[in-house]
Amino acid sequence: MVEDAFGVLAHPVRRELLVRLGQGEQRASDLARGLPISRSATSQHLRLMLAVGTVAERREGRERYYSLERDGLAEVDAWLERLDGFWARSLERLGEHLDASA
Amino acid sequence: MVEDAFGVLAHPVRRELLVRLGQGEQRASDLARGLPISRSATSQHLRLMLAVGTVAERREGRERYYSLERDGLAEVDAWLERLDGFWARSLERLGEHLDASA
DNA sequence: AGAATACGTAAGGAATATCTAACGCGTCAA
DNA sequence: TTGACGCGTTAGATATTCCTTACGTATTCT
Repeated sequence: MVEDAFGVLAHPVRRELLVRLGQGEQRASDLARGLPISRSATSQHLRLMLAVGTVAERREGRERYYSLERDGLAEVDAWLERLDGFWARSLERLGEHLDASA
Repeated sequence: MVEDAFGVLAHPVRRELLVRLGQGEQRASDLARGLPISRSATSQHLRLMLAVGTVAERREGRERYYSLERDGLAEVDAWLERLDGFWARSLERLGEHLDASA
């Protein structure tokens, strides 16, 4: 079971959905249009994304509007920054090493 | 088949491996130590990461040293930035809209 | 009311991913 | 050269993911 933001990003269709939502709120059926999978499959992806918290849902009559959930990818951002930090520090150590041997 | 950096990040063991490598080059067996899976499984993760390009390998005798591949996660960084851009722009439009209706 | 619309959900199957156990192959040390 | 070490690969089992088809449930529209 995909249970975090990393898992959400692992599927190309889900990334495409996020990109489309980056342009603003969209209806479920509009989101499904043009994708290489059925409307049902799209719905399942959206359900997953909702559970993980990368999108939000708003119901209006028989329609459902989806939008990006702010901070939905915070987990990913934070992780990448942490890795960058580690790496930057290791490059720094490398630099000191080179300086020392110069 | 996991074939891109997003897929690499989708597995907690692979993220752990990247974090450890953030502290510098490591031998295969050192990387495997402490993980909840066998050495064999770790080796398979490393092979995958090597194929995708998130880690690099250096052989020395019977040992293999792994390290982070610079730009290995560039694909992910770029994608996140693009999404941020879209989102920033949509917030901007929202701001204009609010201004207009004020 | 009856039909059409907008969606979600369930069931079932095919494709992937992931793990362990067993084995192979160099390399190093005695 | 014999054996231990470091590590990858294969085979095969199990788990997970992802998709489609069929169906259910509210809403609108006529």
